[in-house]
Amino acid sequence: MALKYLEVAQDIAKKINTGAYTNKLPSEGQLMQLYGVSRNTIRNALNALFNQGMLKRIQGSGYFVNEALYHNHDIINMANKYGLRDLEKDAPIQSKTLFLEIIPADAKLAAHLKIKPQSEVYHLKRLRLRQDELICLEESFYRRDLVPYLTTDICNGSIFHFIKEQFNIVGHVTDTYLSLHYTTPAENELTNIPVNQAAIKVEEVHSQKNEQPFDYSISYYYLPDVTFYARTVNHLNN
Amino acid sequence: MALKYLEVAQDIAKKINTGAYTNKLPSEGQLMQLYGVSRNTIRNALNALFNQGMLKRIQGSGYFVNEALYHNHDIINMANKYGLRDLEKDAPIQSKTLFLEIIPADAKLAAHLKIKPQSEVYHLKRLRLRQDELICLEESFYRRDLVPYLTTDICNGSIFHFIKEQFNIVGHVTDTYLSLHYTTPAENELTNIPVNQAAIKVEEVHSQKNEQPFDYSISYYYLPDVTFYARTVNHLNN
DNA sequence: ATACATTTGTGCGTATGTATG
DNA sequence: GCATACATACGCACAAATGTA
Repeated sequence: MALKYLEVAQDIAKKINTGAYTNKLPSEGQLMQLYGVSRNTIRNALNALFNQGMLKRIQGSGYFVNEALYHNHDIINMANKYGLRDLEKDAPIQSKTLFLEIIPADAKLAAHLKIKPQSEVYHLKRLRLRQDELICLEESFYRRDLVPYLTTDICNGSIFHFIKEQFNIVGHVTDTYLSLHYTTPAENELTNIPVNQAAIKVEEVHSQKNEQPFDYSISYYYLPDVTFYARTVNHLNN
Repeated sequence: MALKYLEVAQDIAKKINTGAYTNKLPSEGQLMQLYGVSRNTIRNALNALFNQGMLKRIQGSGYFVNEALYHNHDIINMANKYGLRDLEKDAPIQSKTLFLEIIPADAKLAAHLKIKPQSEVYHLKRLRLRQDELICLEESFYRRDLVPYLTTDICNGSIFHFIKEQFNIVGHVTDTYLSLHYTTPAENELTNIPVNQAAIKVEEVHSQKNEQPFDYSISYYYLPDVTFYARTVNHLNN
């Protein structure tokens, strides 16, 4: 289970993040030699990075690091914000769990998670902080049939890391819904943000490779200048 | 210049949009037979649709239409909102051009469009309306070296359609930046939206296949419940 | 302006692995 | 256990865009 294209992709990603590649990448041919794999495998790896917006590519010229992501530190790349990784460039994001409980899913939640209504889910709320600055308030729901065990301590760390190690649950696709939101009195109690202040609401459904969802979450971003970035490619216009 | 995978992709997209495919698609093998092309070509086509969030796929099972997009009519799919296509499901979007002028690019704009400062650009503002309801105010800038000719009449229609037919400029990649915004007095004069009301600001840079940008735009969405949707896939978590 | 080498894009074939039903 | 369907990986050839001499 050592997928070649993944090893290549992860290695290239590391070299980009550590600054080994800052602009132009080696050509496909050079990468084939470097990793000793076929061109298909190289292109598979590069596609994975390209589709995350990490790379640009120009026919006849080559592959380049997408620098749009590396200018502003309050930019969130929607394609790989796996646990707010991008905001963490300077300082790590800390989580403060407000509560954790087990509840039956209502109809809407059950639809999001593709489970029967009344099925048990973990329900929790966390504050996400960076150096004592509030980044967002997050309310999330985890399917208990997939995540049978959670504690407040675990939620103060990385839930995604925990469920991968313990239950082999790996997030593969994310459906993100972004909209405008005004803070409620309930939020005010948890965050001290004034009631009726504008914020960005981010709803996410995280699913595994087989499209089975394991988590539904709603996050409210209060930072006035937080920016969400997405790079999309459309072949169909031709 | 008749790319097979594109013809296949466009045909499948049409079948999805017209309701010929509502859930499960034919298997890769069946599509190979149907279109008389190789498996690579079929997978190329399906990848293009998959990366736009139009399809889901499950190993061992098949390809499926992503129904998340077809529930809510005020949802904008960030991956293919080429001219607000998605919002148009019920009624077409109309454009009302407020003004059109030629100006020299300032430093920030020049950086976005990868041109020298002081290069000429078209500068225009439009209201985007759906049945007299204001969807957004759009301010946009087009490189005049690529788009030498524009009129108010053209801008009242589809600019993208016009520049494709006239100048062979085809949008391929879009960099989107999404953030919170409060209406200004200047906006109030153009839209009658109260000053200091929250809105969603969408900045976009549209580029051609060779990464050459031709358009930078800023749109302010005032609809209270407009939602932006993105589906992202991350292989690197494995 | 032309020719040429380089680099990515498209398309074909084949084989084997893994998930699903 | 079995058939089906998608996932990965190898190979090859030629087209199209780019950069350079």
